[in-house]
Amino acid sequence: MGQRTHVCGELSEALTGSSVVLQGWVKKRRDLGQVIFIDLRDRSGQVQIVFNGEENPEALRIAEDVRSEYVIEVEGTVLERDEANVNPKISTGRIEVMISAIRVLNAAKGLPFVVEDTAELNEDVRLKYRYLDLRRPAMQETMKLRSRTTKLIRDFLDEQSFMEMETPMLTKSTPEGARDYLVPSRVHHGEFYALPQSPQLFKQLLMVSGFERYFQIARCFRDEDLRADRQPEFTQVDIEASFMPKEELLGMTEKMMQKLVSELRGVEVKAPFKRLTHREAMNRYGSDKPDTRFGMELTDVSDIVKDTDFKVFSGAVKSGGAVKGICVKAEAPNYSRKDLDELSSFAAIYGAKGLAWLKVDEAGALKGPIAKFFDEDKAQAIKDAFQAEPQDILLFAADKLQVVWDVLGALRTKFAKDLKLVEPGTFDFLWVTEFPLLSYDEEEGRYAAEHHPFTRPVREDEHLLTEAPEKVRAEAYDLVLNGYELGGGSQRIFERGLQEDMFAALGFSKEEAYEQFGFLLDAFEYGTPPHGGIALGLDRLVMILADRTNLRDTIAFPKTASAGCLLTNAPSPVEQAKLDELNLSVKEKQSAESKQG
RNA sequence: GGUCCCGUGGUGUAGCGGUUAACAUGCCUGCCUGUCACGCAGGAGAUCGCGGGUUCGAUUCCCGUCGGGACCGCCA
Repeated sequence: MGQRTHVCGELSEALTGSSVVLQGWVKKRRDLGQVIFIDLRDRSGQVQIVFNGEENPEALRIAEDVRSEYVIEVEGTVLERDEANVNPKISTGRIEVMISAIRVLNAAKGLPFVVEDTAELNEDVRLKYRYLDLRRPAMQETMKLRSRTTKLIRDFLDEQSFMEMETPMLTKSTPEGARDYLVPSRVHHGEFYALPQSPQLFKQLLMVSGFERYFQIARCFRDEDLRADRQPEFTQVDIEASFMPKEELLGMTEKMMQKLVSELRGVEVKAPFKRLTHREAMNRYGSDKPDTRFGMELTDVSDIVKDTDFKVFSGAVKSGGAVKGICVKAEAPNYSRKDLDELSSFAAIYGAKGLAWLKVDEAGALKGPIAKFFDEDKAQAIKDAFQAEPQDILLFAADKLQVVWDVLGALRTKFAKDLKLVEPGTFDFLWVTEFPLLSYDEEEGRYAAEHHPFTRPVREDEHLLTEAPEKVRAEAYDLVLNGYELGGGSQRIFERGLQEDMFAALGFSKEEAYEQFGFLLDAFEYGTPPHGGIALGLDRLVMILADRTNLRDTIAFPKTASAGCLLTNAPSPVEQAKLDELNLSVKEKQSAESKQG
């Protein structure tokens, strides 16, 4: 003993009669007195091992004291089970191992929960004992899936002549984008590194350096508030290529996605993927990451309702907004007046002042509190616009365009979830293109980059950069999968002049631009190839491939919604001496009152 | 920064202005030679997250706080 000869999952009838040594965890012990069964588990799977008091009383005696999750080593003989004793539920169910010797390698005290998928656990318990949570089969499977995903990606990109390269984690804080995680410098008094929000600048510089095709499975950090699909540190498949036109890059990305979905889920997805312009995505789905696995597209009825007596509708159109709606097919009998009225509070989350609704009754007539505002012609026009049929529900948002999009976009996904409109196991990829290059930031009083400041404008829009910045379309593309933003990329600016124009449009003075990004501007003057790239969210990709809805389930050691780690209790205060060494002092927490003052 | 939900034996839940705080599972002890969600019998295990208030009395109602979750803002 001391060296295992096999792993549990590989045992089969083919090994009948063989002597084996196994090491693993006690999943479950069933003690029948003179015979004890143990389900022994290792990473490969599980197998039933048997202790028999007649054949080997000494081993049985030790097995009596074994408990769940003990790590043991056993030696025994593989036996085929009698037909009556076969367990079809496990892959090794046709055999068992009759044990001649057992050694306890490490005992286990009572666990906070059973290591099984059936255990329903609260998130805080799982995260505190993450090392045990990760023992559970579903988590083991997800981590294996993640490992296979990165392996496939590495192999694919390697075949495409991409080089895997690393970029710094201690880097420079930049003004655009998310909040940085800062790292104080001990050597440079009062100065800080920032952890990278992405390797953006470095990968572009690698293009200047002539590596032509780079990739990295890169950790990125953003100090912003979290969501179910957002963690403060996450992993991107970061790709950049020179001399590769946009179409070639998109096509290659599609191939990679096809391969992943095919190999990991056995599903063949069609390429080329659908494409929507940003404008079209917003108009049809109210989202720049639309889930197109179901219909319920937005319908614009502004023209029909603009001169009706219903002031909410006519007023919205007059003040430059819009009235749009969605049609929920055949659900009228299942939603009471109260149910529909309550959707207003859902709409309010997205800034709507209310949510209007109509039902189409059996006879095809519009019913509901606002039906009286529409004469026969208008009612017919509304029904025609939605192609509404009896028993359909029509829901309307009337507001500024952005609010209308947000409300109806959110309602679409809510109904899809509530009514289970989406068939599980489908992979709906699409590209969203022609994003605006810039958007006006009301708070900051300036334009901000929609993607990032290095994104190329569409050539025929370049001249608008100074006169009408909001009209400039970007040479950018987002990859959307099942309503999640999987990633995004762009063709980059590689000329100093254009990059300077871009910084100017963002409100940087020449000096500020040079202070922040001088190294990039300089680099562009030493022979820079045209280049572009894409970054894909690995955690989200794995999440969708694993049929999960929570990013934490795809990360071995994730953070809570408040960016803490319940396992290590990070973040935590540090000793004064460490602060002193870094020349840092911590301010007292402001009380609510002194904040107001 | 904001809104909402949750916090009760190890775990997951139920519950209620006055209870012996319930159920399942896990755990412990005993019995059992074919179990595989083993079975049977017995047992231990809960300051009802923390602080304050209302009340004769609070696990229950209110406020605050801490922790977890979802979402809005935010996230180029």
